[in-house]
Amino acid sequence: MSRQPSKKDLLLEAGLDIFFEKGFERATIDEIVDRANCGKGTFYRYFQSKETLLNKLEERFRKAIMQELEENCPFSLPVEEFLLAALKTFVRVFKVNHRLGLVKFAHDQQTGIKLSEDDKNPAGMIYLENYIKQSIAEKKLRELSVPSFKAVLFGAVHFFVFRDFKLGISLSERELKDTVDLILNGALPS
Amino acid sequence: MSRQPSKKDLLLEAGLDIFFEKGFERATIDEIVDRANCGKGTFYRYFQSKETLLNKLEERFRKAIMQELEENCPFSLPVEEFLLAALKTFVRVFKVNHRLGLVKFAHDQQTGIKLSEDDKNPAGMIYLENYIKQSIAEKKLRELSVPSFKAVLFGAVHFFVFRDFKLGISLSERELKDTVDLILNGALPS
Amino acid sequence: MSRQPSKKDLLLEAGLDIFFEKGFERATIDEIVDRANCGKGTFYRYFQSKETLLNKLEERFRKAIMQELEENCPFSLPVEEFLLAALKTFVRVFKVNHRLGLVKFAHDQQTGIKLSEDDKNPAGMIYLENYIKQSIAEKKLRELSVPSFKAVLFGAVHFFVFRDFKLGISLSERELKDTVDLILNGALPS
Amino acid sequence: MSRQPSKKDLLLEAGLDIFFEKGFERATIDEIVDRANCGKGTFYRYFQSKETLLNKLEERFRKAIMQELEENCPFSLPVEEFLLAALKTFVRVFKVNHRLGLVKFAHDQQTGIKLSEDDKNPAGMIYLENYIKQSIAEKKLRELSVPSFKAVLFGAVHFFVFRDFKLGISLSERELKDTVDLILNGALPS
DNA sequence: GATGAATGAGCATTCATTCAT
DNA sequence: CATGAATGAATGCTCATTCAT
Repeated sequence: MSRQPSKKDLLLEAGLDIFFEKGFERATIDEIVDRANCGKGTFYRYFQSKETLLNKLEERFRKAIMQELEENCPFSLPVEEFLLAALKTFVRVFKVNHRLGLVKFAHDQQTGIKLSEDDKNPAGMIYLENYIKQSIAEKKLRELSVPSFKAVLFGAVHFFVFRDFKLGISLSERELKDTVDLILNGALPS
Repeated sequence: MSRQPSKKDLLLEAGLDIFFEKGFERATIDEIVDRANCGKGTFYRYFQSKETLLNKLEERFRKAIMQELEENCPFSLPVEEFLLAALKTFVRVFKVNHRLGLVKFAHDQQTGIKLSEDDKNPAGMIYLENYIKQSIAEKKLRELSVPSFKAVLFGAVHFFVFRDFKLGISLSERELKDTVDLILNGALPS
Repeated sequence: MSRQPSKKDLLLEAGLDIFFEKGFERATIDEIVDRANCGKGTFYRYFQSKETLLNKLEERFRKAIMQELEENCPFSLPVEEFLLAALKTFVRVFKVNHRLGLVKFAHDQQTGIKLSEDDKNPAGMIYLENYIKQSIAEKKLRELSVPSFKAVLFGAVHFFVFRDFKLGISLSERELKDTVDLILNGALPS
Repeated sequence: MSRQPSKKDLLLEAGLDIFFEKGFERATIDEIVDRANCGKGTFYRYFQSKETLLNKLEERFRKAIMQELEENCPFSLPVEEFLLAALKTFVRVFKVNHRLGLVKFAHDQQTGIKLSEDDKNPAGMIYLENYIKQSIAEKKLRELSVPSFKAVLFGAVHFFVFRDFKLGISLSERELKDTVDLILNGALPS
């Protein structure tokens, strides 16, 4: 009953793998089609260019992260639980997909691509921003400048994702808890 | 009295510029030597390869950041002042040098270069870690897992540097203060 | 009552159009089948290869020109009228079909295809040659070498066809008359 | 003492050969550089693209033909001698260079390149046109429309060049004389 | 030291043709 | 009959690197 993956999907997967392993520039179409077990012509049947493949991958990523956030982090949760869930979700999704995120990031870097509105509000950032604003309005969070909240939250996520990726050290429950504790209650001894 | 910059220095500067503008892969030796106003042979007199140039640039960056930290963030400062100074210093140095940092980061990505010990402890990270450990020992900071501190601090730095770079929004004094306030005193209303 | 053109005819027409617009090499099967509104498989049902299509087109052209000549230029006409009619017919037929002629010419060029007997005696050339020989025998034309006659006659045709095609200037009645006058009576003042 | 031909010249010659043998589209850079005994990079050092090489070749051709005409066909010659010399010169130069002319012609065809002013007045055409106009003014030629003169003259040239190229039949002295005789005195028996 | 001509491996992309449905 | 997904050989072009002057 289970369909075989279409050539297009195989190419998408292979592209992600290879892009991640070697970066966009160093990834070759030859290698991608080899891994996807298809001919080079097939690649160009589905994607106009190497860049197109990257963009399609990004689209998928955007959708995935929003879906996860909505499922796991309802605004209705108490602050602490929301942050725990949000950090966890971001770290998990990014961990699964960071490969793409990093590839895209590096590529934008290199091509000097101008940011689209989508890029200015990277997947999930808006969701988090809305939560922060609402929570401040409801006095659940202190009235500090919003970017400060985003900085520590997103920053922490990236730190852990990056550490995982570069050093192979996963985020532990302890660290997750401590980080949320630190953000909510501060670093100073009470 | 002031010497003309040596060919080597011109190449180093040109390399940084072009690497940043187009990324490592897309930067061409031709463009670098053009901008440095010298012949292609000269490039290879001073640098074994394109990669060598990148590495030399990185070395310079490492030294710069350590020097800045030692000058501006003595451990003797009170916690709040230390954090303000540290965030400021990191943001400033990275802002000036992030170009290189980003290039290096993207390049490592692409080449799958294994992390050296230096990379595992990126410039300044160790300095900050030592401060945190010492401060915890002195009861100036709460006894939370060290990575949590590093995550919010480094994370915030990267968030602001990145925002500056991508969106052209500088870190304001207000945001800096709020961020340190948030980290020290927590996000929850007292 | 009028049948829809068959797929084969649609392909023939589409091929002529595209060959003419972009040349044989640059014409793609994809574009041809698109214009003919049919699938790529259908193309190969009717034509063994791209080259086959070109050859079929050429055959059609050969037949067209002979038919026109026989209809419009009976040997029985007086010399002047024959030449007027012949020049006119050639220019007209070539103008309508030169597209093909030029494509074929260019293609032969490129493939270094050896001339078939047909090519050595291009459509109509033989017809004209026979007329010249007969007219010389009948003393209606001076006894000069036959190629000289063919050169000025065919040459003039090509000049005008080419001018029409390249510069969009049509052959005027005046020019046609003058050309025949020049060929028959010479360029020198009497 | 004789200089070796420069790589650039070798490429120019090789390009002409291969373009001629196989046409522009079918000529490959690989083959050109092989024949010129140099690396592919060298090709691109001297020519931006395959098309550039073709254009450079054309430039050379233009210059060659004008120089030959000026040397061999002074306006001061008597009409008959001028025409003999002009036909001869054109046929010779084209014969030597027709390869290029044909290649260029076919290529323009295929790319639908718009005619530049140069193309509208192909090498030598203007020279001949000026001669005709002046001779008509001086009553040395009949007052017929100029294109008629150009048609028979240029047409004859192309006929003979083409015949030589396609069938390997050279223009004989007899044919040359007869052609000029025909053009000057007409085809009709006196 | 300094130069830049020469090189060729490497890569993205195209397109005629096949064949299973 | 008709289709169009799949293929891969072929090709233009790039660019890091070498080396003779």
